[in-house]
Amino acid sequence: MNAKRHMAAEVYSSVEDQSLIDKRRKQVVTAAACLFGRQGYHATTIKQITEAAGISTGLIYLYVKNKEDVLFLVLKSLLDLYCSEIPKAAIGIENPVLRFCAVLRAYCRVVGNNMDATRLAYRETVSLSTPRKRAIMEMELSTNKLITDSIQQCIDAGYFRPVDPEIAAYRIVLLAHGWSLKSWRLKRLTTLESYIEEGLAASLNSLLTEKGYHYYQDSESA
Amino acid sequence: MNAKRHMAAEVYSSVEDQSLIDKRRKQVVTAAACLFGRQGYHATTIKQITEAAGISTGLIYLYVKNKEDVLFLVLKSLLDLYCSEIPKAAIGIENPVLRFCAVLRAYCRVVGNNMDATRLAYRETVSLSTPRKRAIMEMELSTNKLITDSIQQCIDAGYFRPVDPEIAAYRIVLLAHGWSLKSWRLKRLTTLESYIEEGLAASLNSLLTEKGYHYYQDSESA
Amino acid sequence: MNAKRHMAAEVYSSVEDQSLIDKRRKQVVTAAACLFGRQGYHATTIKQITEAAGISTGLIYLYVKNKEDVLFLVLKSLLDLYCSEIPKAAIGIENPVLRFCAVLRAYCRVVGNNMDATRLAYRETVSLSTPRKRAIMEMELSTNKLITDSIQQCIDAGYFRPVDPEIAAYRIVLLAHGWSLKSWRLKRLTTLESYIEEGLAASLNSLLTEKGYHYYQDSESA
Amino acid sequence: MNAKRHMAAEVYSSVEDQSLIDKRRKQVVTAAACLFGRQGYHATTIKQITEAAGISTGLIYLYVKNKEDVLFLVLKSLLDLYCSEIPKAAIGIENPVLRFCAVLRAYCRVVGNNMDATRLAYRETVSLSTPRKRAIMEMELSTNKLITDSIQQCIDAGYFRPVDPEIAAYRIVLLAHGWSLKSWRLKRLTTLESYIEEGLAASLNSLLTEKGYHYYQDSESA
DNA sequence: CATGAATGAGCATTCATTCAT
DNA sequence: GATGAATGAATGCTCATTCAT
Repeated sequence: MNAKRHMAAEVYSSVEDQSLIDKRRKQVVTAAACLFGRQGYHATTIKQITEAAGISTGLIYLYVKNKEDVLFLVLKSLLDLYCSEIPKAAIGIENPVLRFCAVLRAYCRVVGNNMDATRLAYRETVSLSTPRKRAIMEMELSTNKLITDSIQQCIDAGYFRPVDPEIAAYRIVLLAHGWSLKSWRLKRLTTLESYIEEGLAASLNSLLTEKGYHYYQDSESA
Repeated sequence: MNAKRHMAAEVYSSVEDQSLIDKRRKQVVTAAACLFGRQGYHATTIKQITEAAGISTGLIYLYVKNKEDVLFLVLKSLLDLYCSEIPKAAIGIENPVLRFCAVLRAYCRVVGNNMDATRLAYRETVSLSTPRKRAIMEMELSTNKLITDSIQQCIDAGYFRPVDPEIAAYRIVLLAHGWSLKSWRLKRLTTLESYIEEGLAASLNSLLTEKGYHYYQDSESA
Repeated sequence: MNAKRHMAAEVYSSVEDQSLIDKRRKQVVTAAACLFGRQGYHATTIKQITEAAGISTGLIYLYVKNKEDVLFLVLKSLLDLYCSEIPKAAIGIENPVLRFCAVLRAYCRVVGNNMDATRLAYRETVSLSTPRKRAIMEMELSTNKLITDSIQQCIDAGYFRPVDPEIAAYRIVLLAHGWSLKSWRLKRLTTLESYIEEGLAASLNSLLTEKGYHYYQDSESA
Repeated sequence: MNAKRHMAAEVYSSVEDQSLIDKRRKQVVTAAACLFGRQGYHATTIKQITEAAGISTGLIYLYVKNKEDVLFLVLKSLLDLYCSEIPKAAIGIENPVLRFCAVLRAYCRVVGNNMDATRLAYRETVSLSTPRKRAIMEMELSTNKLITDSIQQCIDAGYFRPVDPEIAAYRIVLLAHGWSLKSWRLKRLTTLESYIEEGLAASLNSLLTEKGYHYYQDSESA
């Protein structure tokens, strides 16, 4: 990651006090995420955002350069959530297969708890400028890496077949995102938890080696 | 499907001659699909569409009520493609498991050949009015039914485990759409065809019964 | 004058019909010249201009790219006036000294009849973009050339002392513009015509050679 | 000059300490003169001024009522300069013609050393409110009076022809301002000093009487 | 049917000014 | 006296839609 790209991920504010910046941006992001989710980015006006955030029209521009900046912050906040939630879920789990299960479940639950934002990411990334789009993609890759790494460890230990770990990770990502993208229908057919478990089962089914299968059976029953 | 919903799928035109309507709308949809795909719906202006379609600004309003109608027609044209391509691919295949394979491959290939439109469907459905959104959802359901039915037949024949066929169908839909949604990364890791085959293998893996497995092995080698 | 600079003098319009462009722009320039003159460029809004021009807010943007374009057109229209009026005044006058007198008088009268626009040129050229500023300066230079050439001819004929003709021309330009720049005071002290004649006398006084002096005396009394 | 007009020249401050007022205003005027000169009055923001002056945004409003006040102070500071510089240049010169020369040169040099501010005066006086505009005009008149008086003395002594001294003074003012208004071109053709001397020669040429001419010749050679 | 000039509501953004601290 | 975050009115510009020709 070079300096230029790194800069694309920064959002400038003319205000000095960092805690104030954090507070205001949180207000703005919360309000905007809700509005963008319901109406889309373009159909949402700055005025609606500031009203919902409880600040005046002009103030938002002390904390954000653009309307686009607001979108970026909203998308970034979701990706930040993955980065904090998934490691937390994996803490203390030594068994690599069980850790994979924990990671998969954690990822799906972040999606399940932030369905609006997840859909938003699919819809509106196109509305970002190229550097910002790249920054989001890079953050997505590092989020995916949390899954990829877990898969790699299972492969290294001989529990998973030697598949391409990144493609396998994408299958899981799509499983998770699928819940939010198609929730209008899926939530009538099943629940998130059973959707996760079925997806997990299918994943393991196609990933586990003979050795891994027995190892998993044993650890499950433990 | 009640009358009201059905009407939502109609696009009014003040022009009488149906063949002229078809011709003009084709011009418009082709131009708009390309522009929407590249720039997004909101960033594309009616003027750009009419220019690209080779007609005058005002003329489009003889064939379409508003800009939203154009979006609707574009999305509809993609769904129509599934409805024509998938049955074509299944023609003459009696073996239900092989038909399932054909359907899955056909679905994925439609996506692969229309990645812009597929992404567009994810992005811009939110920009439709509620009735139009519902109409699109219903069309999506009938598209999915092509897969669901194929799965059901495999289940009925004892080749697939008795899973919920619609959820299973969604997993395939997501597999297919995943290719277009994440193509920016996936196409660097693999090709569409091997992506399909791996996905197909994983699907069969978690769907086939013992009986189905042998049946499939035999028919494959045939 | 290279191609780039020349382009800076063009104002783009999306409308094809040139006579319509001319008509609309005339409306706009007339209205804007008046408003800019009274309130200044920045204090005048596009809405005020379009209202005064009797057109709708949006229409102006079919004939002009920017608010800056409007200013440019206003300034250009004044310079065009010099280019049409001054040659007209010199037509048929063979005697170079008398032609100089005619040119000087014509220049001053254009200023006198367009005092608002003249003041505007001094005030608001700064508000133009650099290329546009350059274009205006170049047009000003070719306007000045009408005077410079006339002076040069008098010098060549031995009637004027061999001064730098461009500096001499600037003295006349400043004399003329002075009337509009300081009219708030000058018009209380004298009239335009006697201001011109006094200025002309002073100019001749410092320009004429002995030979030129007699030549002028003779031609005057003729 | 009535009381009302006189008040227009006052700038209110809520601060008591006069020396502090002077200090702060000097900071502000220096910063603003530079910014106004480069970018124009409207394109310059209060924030830029306060930043350049090294004070906080709000503080300026303790020393000035509004942005217009700042412009007024800047323009006033230039006129104050004339009032201090010109008398200084005339000190000790008894010969009225030579004093006229000194005054003219001093006036031109003030312009030459403050070209930005001079241009600013032409550009932005329109941005002042009517009473302020009047106040500036009045100050300009008293500045001009320094020249007018000098001319009058020459006339009284029989050295200058009995012209209207104010109109003659304006010709000199325009000569001087012309240098700054057209410096973009003039400085390529000549230098300030030779521009002054030529202008002075032309002025004397049209002002001196026979008697004055000899008087001037003698005093020059002295 | 077709054209494209005309309309005007709507939006992002700026910035002079205020005021709580 | 000094700070700088907060306010909100104001403005240039866009673009979906209309309608006279």
